[in-house]
Amino acid sequence: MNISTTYNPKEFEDRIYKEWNDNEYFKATPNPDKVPFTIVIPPPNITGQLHMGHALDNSIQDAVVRFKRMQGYETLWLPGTDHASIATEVKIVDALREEGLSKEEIGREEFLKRAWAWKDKYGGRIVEQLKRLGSSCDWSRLSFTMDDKCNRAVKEVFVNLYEKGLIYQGKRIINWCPTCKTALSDAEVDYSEESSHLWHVRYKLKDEDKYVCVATTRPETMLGDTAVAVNPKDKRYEGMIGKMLILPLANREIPLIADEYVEMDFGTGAVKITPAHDPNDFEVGVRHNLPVIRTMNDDGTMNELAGAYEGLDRFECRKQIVKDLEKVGALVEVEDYAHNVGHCYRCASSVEPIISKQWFVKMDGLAKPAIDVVKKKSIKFTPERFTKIYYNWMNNIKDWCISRQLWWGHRIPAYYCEDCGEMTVSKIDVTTCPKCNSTKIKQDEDVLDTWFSSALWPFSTLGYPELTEDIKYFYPTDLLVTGYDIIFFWVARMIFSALEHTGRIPFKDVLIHGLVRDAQGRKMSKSLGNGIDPLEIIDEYGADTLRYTLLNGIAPGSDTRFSKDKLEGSRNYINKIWNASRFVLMNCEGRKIKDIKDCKLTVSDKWIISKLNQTVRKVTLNMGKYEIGIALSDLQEFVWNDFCDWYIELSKPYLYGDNEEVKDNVLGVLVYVLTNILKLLHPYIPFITEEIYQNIPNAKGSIMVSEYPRYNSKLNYKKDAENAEYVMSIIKSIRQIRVDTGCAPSKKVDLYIVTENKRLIEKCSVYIEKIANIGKINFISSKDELDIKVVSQIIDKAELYVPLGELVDFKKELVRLNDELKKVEAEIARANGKLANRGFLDKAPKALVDAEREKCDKYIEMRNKITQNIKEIEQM
RNA sequence: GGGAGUUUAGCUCAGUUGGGAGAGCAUCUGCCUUACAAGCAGAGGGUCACAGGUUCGAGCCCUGUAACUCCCACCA
Repeated sequence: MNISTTYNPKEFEDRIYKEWNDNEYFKATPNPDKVPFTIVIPPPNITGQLHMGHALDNSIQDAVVRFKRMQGYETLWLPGTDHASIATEVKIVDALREEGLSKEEIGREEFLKRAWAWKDKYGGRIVEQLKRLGSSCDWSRLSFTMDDKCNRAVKEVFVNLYEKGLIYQGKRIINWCPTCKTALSDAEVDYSEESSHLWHVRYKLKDEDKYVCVATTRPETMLGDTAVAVNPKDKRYEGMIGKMLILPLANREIPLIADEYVEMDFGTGAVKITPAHDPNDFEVGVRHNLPVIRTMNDDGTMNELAGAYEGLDRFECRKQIVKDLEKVGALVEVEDYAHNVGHCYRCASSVEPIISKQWFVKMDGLAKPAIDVVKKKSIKFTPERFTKIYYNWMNNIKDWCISRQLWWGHRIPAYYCEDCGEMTVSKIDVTTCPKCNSTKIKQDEDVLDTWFSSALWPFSTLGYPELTEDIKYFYPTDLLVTGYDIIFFWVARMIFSALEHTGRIPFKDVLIHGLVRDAQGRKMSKSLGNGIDPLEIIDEYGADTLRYTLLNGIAPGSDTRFSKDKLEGSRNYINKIWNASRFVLMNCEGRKIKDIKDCKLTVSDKWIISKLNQTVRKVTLNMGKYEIGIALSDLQEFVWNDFCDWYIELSKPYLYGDNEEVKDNVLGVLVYVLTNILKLLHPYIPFITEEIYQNIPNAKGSIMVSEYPRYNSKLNYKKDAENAEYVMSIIKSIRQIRVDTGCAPSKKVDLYIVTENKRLIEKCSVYIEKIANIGKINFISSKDELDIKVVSQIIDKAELYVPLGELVDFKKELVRLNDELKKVEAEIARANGKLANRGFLDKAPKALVDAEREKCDKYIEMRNKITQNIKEIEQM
């Protein structure tokens, strides 16, 4: 036996991973004889290091992928990484700053050179980390959102959308991050409540001694005001509409206008309108044809249109303006006010709504089909409740701002002629203007939102726009596994993009999982410092233990907690598997292992085979529903309770006996069951199962390409399984007697038994003798035959009596029996209650009523026996 | 403002068409029984958040309430 005496994952995890890889077991190739199963990985950012979220996401994917692969599908798990435009750019800029440089100083070309160098150095880190986890990705297809394949798809898609009029350039209010100095999409803004103030400011009517008071949370934007609006129905402002107001500090004239948008009940009922700095104001501005005055620079400082405030940072400017308003007597009131402020999802600076010329994807036409495929259930979310969230977002979607003022990313394929101003959008680089033939051509400076390329991931990685063999065979993919935090960013965008460009859905199932939280249920975060590094866990406990800990108990869509206790529980279980396997393998030494078909099966053999068969059914069923947590608990119960605690113990009398044929039979079953257990466990804990599998005498090749166990209705030995459980209940009862009386397990005792199943007990006597440490089993027809001191245990279909001589304490025995009696009587009362209920008898299913009657009879019989025993002791 | 989720043993959570409340951890008791003390054999512990309703029967279905968590929207 070539297997270490203690479980030590370090000895084999790396070696086994290399073997798998060298043998190309991860590789998938279109194969018409097989059914494909495809998953594309949610590409981790090249800036990323493996965290618990990745570990969970990939453990789930690997479990499903290995399960499907063993079931005989041509299984492709396609890996890759994301260039993470903004996140990576921030890193490069930081690195430059360390050197005292800025990106503007070194220029675009040099900057990109550095970014690529950075990608080459660090971009592979997370890939190596995924390997340590055991991920069975087809690494020969490793993709990157900025590799040639993906670039091509991005250009194709951009140009197509542009030509269909679904991409346009426009001056609109967008979310601007003054720190990252780029536009953001709506999804990239996180809102959080901040306590601030509502400043009430009065604007004087021109040539009149009247005022209109407005309330604002952003006084610094007032320099861009081009109107004040009130509701047309508002009596307070009747007769004033159309008159001019004097904008304080700027002393500019702006009109008082009427617009339905204004709520009469809020604040003063008058709103300052700043079309350049607020999306709603922008709309009002369009309706009323108001001028747009942008008063802020890209870096969040005020520009020349802010007059005296030019150059001030926006927050400095706010303070200054408030001070000045107070000075000129325009500040009426300062109210404490809590409101939501948007923050950049990358750098957390507060986002500025600002007017800006950007590229947008027109969403209304794209959203509808994307909703329909989910309604039609062509795409199914697990758990289902996420469909609602998806609909909600899709139904209210606004145009998607896709341009970013960054350098790291896909540069927008739009080219401008510096001579005639013509813009050309093209898949191939434009060098001469198609209109005026000028060669003074400049490409658009901006790059695309990272999610623009991620949205194409399921088909760009398979070769789109070409109709490759891969596309034909592996697309649409089957499953997407991801957290609920990126449904909007990614899942939704993949769906509408796939429908638009490939005419097909990108995947059939979406499995949503939750977050990994710490032991107290808090989100793991850098700022809290409560994150746990999966790699450290792998170093200490091995990848299998980490994987098991993450997968154990998860339910789709629900968060899970990670704790030391859970980790140790998993470790203990895996250690149990290791040792049970050692037990089997030890006994295999020097023996030829019989095929199960050639084994003569005992009741306990048939019992464990039935149990295994049922487990196969349950696990397969639950994996089909992506209920990994349930599959694992069913498996654990079978492995630990049924196989380890019972079957191995039941096998020992035979293994340690001297009948060689019987020994071979039970060993055949042990090996059979163990092999199947390993296969069932392999998707979740691949390393240890492989290590053990390769040490099983008649196992061939690698477990990861072995055939997954199948449910077989012929293997349910119902009667034998019942018999085995009957024998087990007798063993349990004897154990109970020992515990109750303090009779040591090591003390051999005799057993007197009243039973109708004498033949069965005789056949199984070896179990009872060895496991319950019984000397002689005596069959009697009634307790009356006994004239020695005994302790009794009455169970269904058997009376057990154990002579304990002076150990028997009749006082204690009476207490025990009365406790038993109480329990049995409670059962009878319960059953009688039901059976006395006319409604139950009339309306409940007949089988249920019969079962209840049967139970009642059984308990009555037990009660009679116990009462009799009590009486006898009392009469002594 | 709209929506979703959660509420079951001390803790973490199962509970699959409504039919006798479960597991793991923790606690307590007894065991070094030749695979495993990272173990084995036992035990205790629950008004299933609350209030109604449907039903012969509700942890499960319906209505309402409360607490916690999350998402979306953003009235200046």
